[in-house]
Amino acid sequence: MRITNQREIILEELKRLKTHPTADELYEVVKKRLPRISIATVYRNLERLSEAGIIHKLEYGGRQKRFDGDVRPHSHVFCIRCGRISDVDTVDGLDVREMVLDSKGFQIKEGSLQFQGVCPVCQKEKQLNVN
Amino acid sequence: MRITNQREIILEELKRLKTHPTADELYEVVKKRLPRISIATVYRNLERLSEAGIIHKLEYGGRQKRFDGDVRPHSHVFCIRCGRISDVDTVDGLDVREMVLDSKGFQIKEGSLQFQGVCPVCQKEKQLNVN
DNA sequence: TTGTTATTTAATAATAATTATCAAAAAGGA
DNA sequence: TCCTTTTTGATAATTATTATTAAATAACAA
Repeated sequence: MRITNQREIILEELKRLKTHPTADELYEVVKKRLPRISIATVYRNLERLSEAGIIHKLEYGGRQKRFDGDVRPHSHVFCIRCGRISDVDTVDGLDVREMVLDSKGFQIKEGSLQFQGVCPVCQKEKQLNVN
Repeated sequence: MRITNQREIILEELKRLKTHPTADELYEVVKKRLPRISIATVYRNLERLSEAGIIHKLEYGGRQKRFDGDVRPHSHVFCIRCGRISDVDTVDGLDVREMVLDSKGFQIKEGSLQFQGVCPVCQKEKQLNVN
């Protein structure tokens, strides 16, 4: 895979953000450095980079996919209201693959803990609506 | 929520299937019993039923959402090739929420183990492609 | 039962996110 | 330099899902 300017900056900005952005959120950020970049380039490169294992594509709740520049094994929560994703700190030295008794014939590559909940922003919104 | 014939049969068939079907897969099955049902009815009811907590909407890999008639806490694997989902048997008495050290302000509702891998069907296809 | 009202349905249009297409531009060599 | 391959930007196409709406159905009071 060739290291183009677009590719490099997409990766750089994704790694810098800790927000697990969607493709269009990342597009908005990258556009500040490359004003002429196309959204298709962002999609295309996020796909290539995740195929190569350089980044992770996250496909939890919400309609849009999100991306993570941190490929070390770790857990996520996603907000059932807005789809926002955050890292979650869990107990150390956890290899969830050891907890499998029967994988039903699947060849397991990766495993993680996954949580669903309500993010701080949506918690506040809920309170406001009640008043 | 009213118990209409369509709603009842959608739920019945989903509970019967252990394949975590997509909306259109379930539509094909339900159509055998209700030949005049609309795909929109299937989508609408799957949404209503999952809002009510009667079924679960699964949003792992792949572009399509999948549905599960079994709402008891359990783990899933999904196939990174085809998106197929299967239940995974894991060690008993596991409450993954106890493993959280810092939820980053999220109010956690549910947690589960999630695995990614290659399903038996895709494993075979891979072997064939090599020959 | 009949009439009234609210809910649900089927059909289909609309939307939103993503993917495909393709000519032009850029990147690597030979 | 020239040639070949890859990538890009612009935009069309696709796909899954959601919204709309008139008609059908259900619930229930009179």
